[in-house]
Amino acid sequence: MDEKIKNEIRKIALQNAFEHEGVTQDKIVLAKILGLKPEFRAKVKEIVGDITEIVSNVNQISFENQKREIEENYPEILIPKEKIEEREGFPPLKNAEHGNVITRFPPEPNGYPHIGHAKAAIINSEYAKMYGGKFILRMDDTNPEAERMEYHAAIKVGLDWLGIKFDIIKNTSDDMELFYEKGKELINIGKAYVCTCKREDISNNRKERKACKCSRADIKENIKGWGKMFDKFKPGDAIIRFRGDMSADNAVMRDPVLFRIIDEKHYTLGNKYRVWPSYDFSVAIEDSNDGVTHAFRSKEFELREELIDSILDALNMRKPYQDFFSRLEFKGMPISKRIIRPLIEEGKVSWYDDPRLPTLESLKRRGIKPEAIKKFILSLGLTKANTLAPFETLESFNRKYVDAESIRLFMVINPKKLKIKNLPMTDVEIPNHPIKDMGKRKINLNENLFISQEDAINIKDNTLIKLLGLGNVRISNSSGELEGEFIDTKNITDIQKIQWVTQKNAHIIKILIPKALFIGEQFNENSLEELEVYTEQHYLQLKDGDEIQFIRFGYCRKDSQNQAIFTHK
RNA sequence: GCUCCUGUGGUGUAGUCCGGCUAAGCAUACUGCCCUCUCAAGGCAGUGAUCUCGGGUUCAAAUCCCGACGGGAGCACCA
Repeated sequence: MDEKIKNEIRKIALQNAFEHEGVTQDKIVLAKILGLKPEFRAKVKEIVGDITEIVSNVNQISFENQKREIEENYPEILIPKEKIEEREGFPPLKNAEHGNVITRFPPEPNGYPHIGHAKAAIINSEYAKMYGGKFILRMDDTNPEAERMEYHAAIKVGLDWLGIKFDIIKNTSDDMELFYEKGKELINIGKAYVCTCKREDISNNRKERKACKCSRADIKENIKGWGKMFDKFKPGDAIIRFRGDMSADNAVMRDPVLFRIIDEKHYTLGNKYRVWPSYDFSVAIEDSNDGVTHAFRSKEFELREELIDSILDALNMRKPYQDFFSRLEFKGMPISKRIIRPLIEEGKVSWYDDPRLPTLESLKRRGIKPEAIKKFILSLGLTKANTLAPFETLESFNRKYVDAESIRLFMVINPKKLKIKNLPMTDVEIPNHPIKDMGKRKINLNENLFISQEDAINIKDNTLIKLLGLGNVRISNSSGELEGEFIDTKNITDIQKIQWVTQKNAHIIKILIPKALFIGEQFNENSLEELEVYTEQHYLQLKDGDEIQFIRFGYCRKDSQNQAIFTHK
């Protein structure tokens, strides 16, 4: 037995030494042994001595001899270790059975969807997919003052663009009768009561952890009060409260609101109801009733977990597993309506699809692909650590998608005239993509071209330059108006490669370059750079929304016949 | 103020629940080389983290315990 252990130790010591330039350490060998053979954990003290001895012995042997010994005695450890496969997607779920997972995405139709919605939707949808389960879209529309059809529609369009599919689509407000039923039940069992205190008093009592007189009313009175919610009471007169725990450390447990009266027309139900459930109550009931097994929400809801569990416990209803993730925001890109609305009102930002914003509509307009968003969000993981995500990473994912399908076009900034003598051709065909077969475009030209100032500046008399797609040109005059002579079309490396457009058919467009909207707390007055450039006629034949790579400039999305938006480098 | 969450390279994360089989993995950024009629994409290689700090438990701690400090959130008749 001793010999067996010693042999094992020697093998691991040699392997480790071999992997680390002939030197190993006893604590690492010990750790490996114990990891490999957990049965030795009980007798650590016995093998420590052996390890020290063997390790020092192995360290004294030359690297060549170590290698020879391995080859003779333990050839198996020379086989390179297989790389541990990177886990695809999110970590596995607790208490999840394949085929029995139901997740949901519950947006409120009170604004345009943004990258934060995308994160919530993608996380929940991915888990349903991973476990062959179902995914629910539930419009969380229980505040008639805030919801609008416009937003409802925008959310659907956004999700559709992202390519997210749902098995069930519903509205929280579909279940109003169920909420009433469960609300009544809570009153009947004494777990809810009608409170007619003033808002301010309720808030103060919460702070002081004091129960109010309403909470002492008996069940009969509460049943009567519940009835009055539907007719006698006016908005603000009374609310239904959950009997939580006024002394709880978690402030949301201090008898939170279950129902309130809102006499406002609901965007789909009109004036049918006026007693509306609060968020906590409706999600609790809905998630349980919809069969949701796993509910992922962003971190600001973390304290609600206890409340939701406790409402469901009171009603003897099944509880979903809840988990949380950090909010997704980009540096300098506000996500909240509270900040964006005034910018729109002041005209500092054009609309919710302004390319500087993180709304889905903006991201799309800017040329970000849904696949890239999905990959990016997957790469962020399920962390709860608060982060400002790097837009740069999103761009990098996006570049890979966009590169494959972007037509390459020539474009000139600050045009300088260049006249070419002895140009042998009047037409030239240029491939639309360097690798992929995306066809060619024909450019009709004469001796008069434009090149960029930036390129022109490096040109001296007698320089040989390559006009991309055209051929080599020797510059004969570099002062004043540039002149050159066509030489040939030979391939020469180590030569300045320059793009060009024709003078007669140059098409002028504006490129919008979005930058960070805010620098720190400060609005960035230069957040939208506008660049006037000359590009090819062919631009006019592209569809709005097509992605283009302006050679040596970057990727842009065609916004209209005379405007493109810079996607990224 | 009270309560909760959180802290791993320049950046974003994996690993933390169940301490050892990872002298910390991946992506992104950066650097170099290869490819190339683009400063893109692709291929290869490389730099870069004593895992916020201080104690403790243990043969062994990024991982468990205690404390400090930094960041965020909640304390609505919004969701």
